[in-house]
Amino acid sequence: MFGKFRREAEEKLLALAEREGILVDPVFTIPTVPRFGDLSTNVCFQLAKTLKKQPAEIAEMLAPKIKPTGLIADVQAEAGYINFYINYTVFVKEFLEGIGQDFGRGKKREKVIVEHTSANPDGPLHIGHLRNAVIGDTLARILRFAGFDVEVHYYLNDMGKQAAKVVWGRRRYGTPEGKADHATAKIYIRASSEIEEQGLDFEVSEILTRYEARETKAVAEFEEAVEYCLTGIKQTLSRLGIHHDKFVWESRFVLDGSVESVIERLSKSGFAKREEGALLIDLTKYGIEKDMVIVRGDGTSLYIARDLAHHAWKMSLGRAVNVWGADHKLVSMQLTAGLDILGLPAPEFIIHEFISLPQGGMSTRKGVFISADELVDETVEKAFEEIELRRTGMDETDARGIAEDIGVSAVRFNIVRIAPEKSMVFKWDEALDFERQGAPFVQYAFARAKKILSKAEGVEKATASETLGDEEKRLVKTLSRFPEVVNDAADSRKASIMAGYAIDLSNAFHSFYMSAKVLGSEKEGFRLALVEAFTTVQGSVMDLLGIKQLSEM
RNA sequence: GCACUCGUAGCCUAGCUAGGAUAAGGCGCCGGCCUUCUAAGCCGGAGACCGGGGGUUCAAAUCCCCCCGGGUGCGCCA
Repeated sequence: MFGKFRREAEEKLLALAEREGILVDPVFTIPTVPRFGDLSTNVCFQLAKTLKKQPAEIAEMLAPKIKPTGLIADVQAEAGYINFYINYTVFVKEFLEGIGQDFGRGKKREKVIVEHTSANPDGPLHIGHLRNAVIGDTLARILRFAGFDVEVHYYLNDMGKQAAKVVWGRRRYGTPEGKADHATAKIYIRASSEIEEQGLDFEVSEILTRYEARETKAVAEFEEAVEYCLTGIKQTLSRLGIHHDKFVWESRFVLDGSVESVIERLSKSGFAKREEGALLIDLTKYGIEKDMVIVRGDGTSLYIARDLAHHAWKMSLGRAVNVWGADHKLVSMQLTAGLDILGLPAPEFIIHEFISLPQGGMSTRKGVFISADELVDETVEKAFEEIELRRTGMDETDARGIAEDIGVSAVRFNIVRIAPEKSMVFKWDEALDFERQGAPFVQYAFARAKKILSKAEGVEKATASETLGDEEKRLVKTLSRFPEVVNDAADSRKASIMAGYAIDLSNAFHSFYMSAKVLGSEKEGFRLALVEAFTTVQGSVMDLLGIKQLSEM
């Protein structure tokens, strides 16, 4: 509905420009101050030069010539801007009559593969991996809602030194007790340090070579080790509402010969060169100084070669979006260049910066990290304490359940609200401080609305109201923006946009809620319809962010 | 050293792709609001030379150049 208002304003402006014989390329913005209307354009500034007049003068001349009809109540000139005001009487009726469960959902669009998480199976997800997973999952949800046919992949590096070290360690000390991924980390950490101390790298290489050669015993060992660790990782993801459609094993591309074929094609590309038996690809043409090494001196392939084969396959399925950590920036450029040489399209990359600890970076191998499980556990515990503080006498089982839903949501929200390109320093007191405008703020608005609906039995809803209060206008306007926000977030691949909108919408509802009573008021039916529209949109927003819906908290 | 990226009140962030109205929020601080749908809320206040310096423009947080600071990476690791 807001989009329609925008289109009406745009059409009127363009029609006027045509009548006046002037050229405009209108850009509309939503003013931060309500006084300046609901939509504003600065075309008069652009026209000032060609018309040789002051912007204010042009605005004064143009604004009165636009007849306010339809969703437009008024058009005003103000300091060189032309401001459009919504006709809320018309707007709200059309909006409330048109809204349904699918409000904001996009039409069917093409297939897109979203790859995220893809952590090595050598331990539990830490908070850095979690950032990747949450950004990726939220993006996948948004793209799906926007109409894309989304398939989510986890690329599993089962051919790396890390996996081999875990296999080596399992042979030597078996498997310790505890959650599978954490147990795997214990093996990995111990194995890493012993291998280094005793200089046993050759044993790891040998294990890896046997796996590449598909020796039955090695294959069984690798698969068992990887699957085992993965069960733990999947538990963590599942608790956060994150799931992958496919787990794509790196080894598969060696096995099916596609790595070999990619290497073959690249070696004949004219970008290839040999150095001491190794195969290097010169990427200076792509602005990358460093050669890309795809085959070692001993003839074995490197990670990037296998990832090229992986993407050659993936890009045949549809378009792709990869959520990768900042340590993979160079690889993403090499991959793009490599695929181009092969004549293939490249995936898009969402690169997120790292989360570090106050004392420095995290490392699974060194055992220096905060696991996602630990963060979720602590956050849920904090939520439980908050409930006990606020809701004395609540049944403990109920409180535990609500705390779980709040904690998990808070973890997701605190990650997704921050733009991926910002590096973060993790601090416990900040992570556990439920900021006023965080997930609980969003959940609380939803719970308040739900409570009203549950008490509204027998109340007739009304879609129309002659006059609206400021808070009602703000709520309607914010609600009506949802479809544009979905498109914005989907097209720009910015999940954080949805988080910002969740805050705006919750804020608008809380203000509305405090400004006037719904049940028993003179506008009961109308306000009830607004509340219901709010729960519809807020429900969708929460689904997109993976925030749990509570009817009580 | 080179490449990419970030730098907005004491702290955390939005705005930067498509330059325009007094730079928008939160935490913290100060002051109000619970006999009425849950105060994890609402309303108000103080607090910013948008890292620094140049440039382009009628107009720069936003575009360009240089510098400073944080992060990430830099051929046979993944």
